[in-house]
Amino acid sequence: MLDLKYIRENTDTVRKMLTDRQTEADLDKLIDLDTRWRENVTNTQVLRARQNEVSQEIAQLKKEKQDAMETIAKMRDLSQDIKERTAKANKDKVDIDAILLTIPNIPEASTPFGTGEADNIEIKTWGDKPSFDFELKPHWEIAETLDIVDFQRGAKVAGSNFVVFKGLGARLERALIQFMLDLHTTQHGYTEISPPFLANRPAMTGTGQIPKLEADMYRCDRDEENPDTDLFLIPTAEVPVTNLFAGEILSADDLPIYYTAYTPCFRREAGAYGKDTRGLQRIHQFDKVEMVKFTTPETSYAEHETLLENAERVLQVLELPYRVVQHCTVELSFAAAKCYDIEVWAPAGEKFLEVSSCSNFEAFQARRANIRYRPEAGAKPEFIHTLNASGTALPRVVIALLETYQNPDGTVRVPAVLQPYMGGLKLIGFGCDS
RNA sequence: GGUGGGAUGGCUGAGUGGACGAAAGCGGCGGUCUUGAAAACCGUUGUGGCGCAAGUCACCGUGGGUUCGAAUCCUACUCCCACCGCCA
Repeated sequence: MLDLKYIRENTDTVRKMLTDRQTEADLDKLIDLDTRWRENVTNTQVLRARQNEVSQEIAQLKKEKQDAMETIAKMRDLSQDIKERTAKANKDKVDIDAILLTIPNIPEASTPFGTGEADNIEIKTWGDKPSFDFELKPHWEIAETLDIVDFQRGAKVAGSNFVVFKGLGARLERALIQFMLDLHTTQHGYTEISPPFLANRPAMTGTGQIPKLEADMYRCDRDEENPDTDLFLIPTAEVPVTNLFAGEILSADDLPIYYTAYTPCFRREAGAYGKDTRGLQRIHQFDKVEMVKFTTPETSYAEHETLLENAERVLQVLELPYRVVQHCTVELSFAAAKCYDIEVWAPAGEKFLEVSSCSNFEAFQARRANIRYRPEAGAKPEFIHTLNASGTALPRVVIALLETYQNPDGTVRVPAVLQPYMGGLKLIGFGCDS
């Protein structure tokens, strides 16, 4: 979230941001509440000071064995008054915080203004789109023919848009996970994390999924009395990994911290029904390797660029052409200040598919999750900056692999870098399931 | 699932309703001493809110309550530890 003080002093900037993002938030109410709250706090404080003072006097009287009944009686009204004012202030503060949680991050200066996907800016392209001298099959057809993905039975056990990877399909998933984790840990300096696949409400709020995207998540273990103990299936490893340091004060020597994690991701895709539902493009459960960085404010934008490089490297090594686009204002996700998408080329569908979102959240998540660091010993704690990028989401990489490396006979070549992870296998053919 | 114990500053750990934002120790920082370091000694050292500031207020797991006054009493909850049962 944004700093309340910042909003107070830069209300116009915040208002413009909301317009640019085409988002609604109750900014006027926030300002009103804030004004009232501060006035109330200031007044109550004076009364409290008086109360503390007299309490000392009472203690003194008692110590001297004098009668304090009269003084105590006088304090009763004051005490009640303070209680009522405090209750009102607390209520306003709760309302203020609730609104604060709905205000998105301010886009970083380089973010282009835009009103739709078309206004995203293509930053670069890598690799040449391959050409073929035979008719390409879409990935779902290849997968079904090779019997490596079962689209029907996934729906039977869980529901539509759940899939089952089978035989070499399952092996391919495992190989990709292993390959990506190895790449990031041995080449890019990340520490591997295997986090919980469920996260509670405060964690979901910390990274910004709640309140805005609550309906997009699977919730289990609901407890009306204790909402903080509600558990959600994670929509991304970003949630448990970023929240690892929630409420902590790190030392400057600890930073930057680079973590990478494989997790399945669960998304209800509420409101996305009927959109790209064929095949592996939009499924409710998918595998992903994520990278998360914790940095100082000074270095976060340099770290953002290397983070992007680390994610790009996955596709480069797999020799899959891609492009990088920068989000425009309206496409930028709630918590992000700046975001690049990496989109892999899917030749059969002749389109680019998003396989990684590479975001700098600046202090937005850190402020929500209260993650701070001490710039130097004895200095005041400051919020750190958090960043993350998929490195990468698997199903769409599988789409690109199947479509790019398909042969006319329906078999699929295994990219060189994955062969060691596939037991030396060079070709996904028919009738071999290991 | 059952029983018992616990939650206090960066860490360990005291704390009888008014002396407690909190003992003591460790650690950190600054200094004295030293060619340098160690040791020793001295000093200093939590977080946040409101306020231009002086200052002031809050915070002892979280939320309620009792009281003129709560780290301390009551209550609900959360988490942690130990043992028993069950289980991958």
